[in-house]
Amino acid sequence: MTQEQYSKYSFLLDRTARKVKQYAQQQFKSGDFDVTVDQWLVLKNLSENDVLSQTELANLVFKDHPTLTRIIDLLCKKGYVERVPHPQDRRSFQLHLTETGISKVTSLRPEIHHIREKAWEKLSPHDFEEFKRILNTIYQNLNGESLDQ
Amino acid sequence: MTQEQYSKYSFLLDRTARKVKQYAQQQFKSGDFDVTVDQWLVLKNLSENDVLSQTELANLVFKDHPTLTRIIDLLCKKGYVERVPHPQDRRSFQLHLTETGISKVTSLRPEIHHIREKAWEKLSPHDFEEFKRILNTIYQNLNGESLDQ
DNA sequence: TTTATATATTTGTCACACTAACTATTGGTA
DNA sequence: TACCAATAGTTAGTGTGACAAATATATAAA
Repeated sequence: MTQEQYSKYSFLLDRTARKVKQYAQQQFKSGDFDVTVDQWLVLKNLSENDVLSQTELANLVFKDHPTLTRIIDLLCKKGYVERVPHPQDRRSFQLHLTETGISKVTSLRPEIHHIREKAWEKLSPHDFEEFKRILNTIYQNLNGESLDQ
Repeated sequence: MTQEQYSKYSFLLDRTARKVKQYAQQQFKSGDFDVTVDQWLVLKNLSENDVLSQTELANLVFKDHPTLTRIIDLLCKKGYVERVPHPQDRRSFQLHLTETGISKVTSLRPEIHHIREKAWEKLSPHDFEEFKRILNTIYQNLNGESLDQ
């Protein structure tokens, strides 16, 4: 394999990741989901963890703090999330879903699973496992010291 | 395989694509390359095609037209690319690298191949082929009618 | 020739990624 | 007590991505 070919993966990876996000976003839009793909990821993680600080949530979804601040801002504006001051630590917030947020997650979850499946037509469960293995290996190769997940 | 597991790929794909871009961008920065990862992709494609219109280039790099307009703006400001009015069609430009742009590509190309290889530690040539196959299949599954590449 | 349609590019808006710098607060230590 | 490093979160600046709409020009149809 030549050097030249080795560089191709980054192009295909970026192109496919963008397509996956774009496809999902279009489906979200045509279904009037009222959230973006990234906002959904945050809502989903909040629904699976009763209370989280922004730092804990940032580590779960692998987004940086400024990005998460803005996503939380938007989700608060939409009424799906609330920032509650931490009782002991005045620097931090406890994030939790509102009632509206909980029912939003409940109603969207099955629809989103359906959207996500579309990408796997013509691919096998074995492909799925190999794909996850390779993605995780690449991630760890580039992630310096911390070999999380 | 449950529905839940099937949704995981989109998270891993997005996370890994961001890591790949972030890692490359850090290396670009510490090497004072003076371009971003996306700007490099554009320069590279221009270097492999003598003259291109913005539309032709956009199709090559799979970026939409507004995004490409802005990247070209930046590359022109940096002196790597020139927009030359098309002799017959006054709507379009012929893009080409300047002398500075050509030498920039020549000097960066080997360094960037080196950076790109890092992701493939602990992975085999077979993994590489499987990875490309799966990425392309996903892309085509979500790409509606046009099954390019 | 006039009209309609298609093409090439730009502009504007919103969302996200990354960096750096900043505020406020906490907790340890001298 | 006073200091100082670490932590939680925000703000600002730049680049990119998606989408819609606008502008200018070209080309085909009536």
